[in-house]
Amino acid sequence: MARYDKQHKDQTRRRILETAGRRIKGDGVSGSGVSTLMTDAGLTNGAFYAHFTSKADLVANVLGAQLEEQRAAAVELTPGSGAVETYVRTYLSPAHRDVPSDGCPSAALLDEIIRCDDTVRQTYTEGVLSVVDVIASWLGSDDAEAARLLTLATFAGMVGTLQMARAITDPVLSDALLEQGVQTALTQLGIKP
Amino acid sequence: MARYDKQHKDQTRRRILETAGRRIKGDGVSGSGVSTLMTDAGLTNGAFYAHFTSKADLVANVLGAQLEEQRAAAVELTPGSGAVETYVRTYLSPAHRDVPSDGCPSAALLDEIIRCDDTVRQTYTEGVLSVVDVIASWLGSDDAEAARLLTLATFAGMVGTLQMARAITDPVLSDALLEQGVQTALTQLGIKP
DNA sequence: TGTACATCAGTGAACGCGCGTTCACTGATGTAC
DNA sequence: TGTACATCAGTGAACGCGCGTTCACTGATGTAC
Repeated sequence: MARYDKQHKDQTRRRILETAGRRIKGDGVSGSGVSTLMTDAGLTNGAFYAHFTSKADLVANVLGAQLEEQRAAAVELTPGSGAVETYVRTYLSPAHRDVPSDGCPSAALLDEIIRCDDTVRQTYTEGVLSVVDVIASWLGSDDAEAARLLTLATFAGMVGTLQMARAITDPVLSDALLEQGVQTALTQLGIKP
Repeated sequence: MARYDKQHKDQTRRRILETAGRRIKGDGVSGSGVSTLMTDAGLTNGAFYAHFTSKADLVANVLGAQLEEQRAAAVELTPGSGAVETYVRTYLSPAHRDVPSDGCPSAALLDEIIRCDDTVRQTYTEGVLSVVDVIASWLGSDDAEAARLLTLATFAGMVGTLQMARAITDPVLSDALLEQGVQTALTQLGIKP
């Protein structure tokens, strides 16, 4: 029946999602054209619409994939307050700051997401909450609702801090900001650094 | 000599900066074309280059003007911890969340700024620090350097929180996030809500 | 086993459109006499 | 005071370009006989 392995097209799709994820986080949604995106993935522009119905459809899928990857990476950590500290220090590190294309999709794209339609924002909402819930579970709180809210607020603060550290041109101040952000986030979550 | 009042061109320039500020904060830099921007300001596209050398030049000037406006608004508040609380509550309010075009340029544009060239980022850095220094001065700390850093980190956290509140599709959670953000920010700055 | 065929992932040229930018010009205005 | 002039802020058409999207097609492949 099928000319290629049944997994062949799925693999191509995953490859597009992965390379598009890096490009979009690096250059932004509007800085990433469909044609060059496909060239990055080793294909030609025309093949795009065999995989996605539109660029907006790609963006929603990229966001979902990125957030799922972020969630899966968090799940890998051993639960407990040690995981929280590791997560926060890794997130607010110079290494993460310096390579947005390999980093957190929220930090790279949050204010472009705000201007997207409800479908994209819905995908984002579910994805970011699934990441937040993993972190919240490490806190060992009785009140899951409160833990989720506290973690969401802390995570949002970390996103803003990373963005600010990327934006300002003074490298010394940027490093100090990250360190201050670590202290702030850990204190907020009730962890003594 | 001059055909018009010497202030005439300056007034037009200010009008472009103001209308462009609202549009860019609402639709983003790449979502705001030069032609429609000029139409918004009641002019035609060609006049743009009598006022700015390029779109990037406009963006840098818009950012400078927006941040100066934000600084001037902060200076209007009566110094003290009451000013801090007023500032934080106003910043993290549903009203601010719901109208990005009238709001904080950092929250609207921070991750587009990250992708801009050094000139724009330098303008941004100076502008945001001038806002932060006004807020830091309200804290009455002995150590100005530490107060600046603490305030910058708190401000960055507020920016991220506002962005997150704008992005998520659940209005109840969004409201709760803003409220949580207020508590967090005030605690961080050593103020009892 | 070897060959003819049907499938369909991917090709690449083309589309209309809006982008940022340029430029020859217009026409309202303040000044000079 | 009235008129001719010089200035220059603003006009609007045009430019090349890359965007997102469409579509007739190609050609590598698994299947059928």
